[in-house]
Amino acid sequence: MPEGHVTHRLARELVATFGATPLRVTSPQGRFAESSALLDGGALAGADAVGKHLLVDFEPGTVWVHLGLIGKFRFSQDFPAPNPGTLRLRLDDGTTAADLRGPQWCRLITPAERAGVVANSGPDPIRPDADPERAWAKVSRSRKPVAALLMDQAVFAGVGNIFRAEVLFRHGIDPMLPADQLPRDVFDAVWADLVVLMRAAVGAGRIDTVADEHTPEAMGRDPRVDRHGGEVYVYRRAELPCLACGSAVATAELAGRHLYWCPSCQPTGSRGDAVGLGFAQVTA
DNA sequence: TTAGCATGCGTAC
DNA sequence: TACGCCTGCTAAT
Repeated sequence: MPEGHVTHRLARELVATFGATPLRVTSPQGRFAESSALLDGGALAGADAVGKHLLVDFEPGTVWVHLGLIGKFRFSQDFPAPNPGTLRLRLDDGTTAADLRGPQWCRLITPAERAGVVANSGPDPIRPDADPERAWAKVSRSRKPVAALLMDQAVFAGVGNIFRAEVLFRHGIDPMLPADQLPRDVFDAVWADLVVLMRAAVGAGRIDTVADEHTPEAMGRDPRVDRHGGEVYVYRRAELPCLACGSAVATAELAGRHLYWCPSCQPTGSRGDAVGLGFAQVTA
């Protein structure tokens, strides 16, 4: 489940769980064994997230984790560890264990390399220090579809396929609209909305994007139609009726990833300043 | 039991 | 643009 809210939540949970307690650091699978041996017995110096990058700091260096599409980092009380053959990294204090499986990257890096990871990332709406002007500079100069820019981690760090689909829907924006045609005030509303949606997801541990009038309770419909834990408008709802207008949700592929949108709420050419659900006035 | 797919990204053509 | 890579859940057999 790796969009930006997951990495931020993990950083928070690692610190809350382990604090300054000495940890056993192992790599039952063996693929991180050399590095884990260097960290074994040490305590966390901290943990932070920048977009989809999770940075777990120890004195000797930082464990740089990227979950990719299928990676998971889970807490448990299971001793010994189940399925050790897939367990890349385990941090444990003897009571609780944090288990990393299937990450795209898990590397021990130096402070200089850590700084590079942070510097190379685009602004992350979850972080208080994010500068949306950096995103606007790229959006306003690109002719690529706005949906492509939203998945570009150098532009909107931490945004993945779910937040992309949902924020475009909430603002009535055509996913294929050339980014340089997005009005400045709509960009501002999109950024502010990402701040709200993504930070809420960090706290909730799931992505919810529907307004009060579109919740299962308000509409008298079955919850969790998307089976992803959160209530969403269009993500993975192809062919199902749009929660706002009833039209069939459309899907297409863009750069190898599925795109979902409502052709009625987000008509071709829509810049999000005339149609949509009125989320343009979102306040951060 | 198996196949297909997934909230991602790097590299090669 | 296509493919490989990590694992686990779900749907199809």
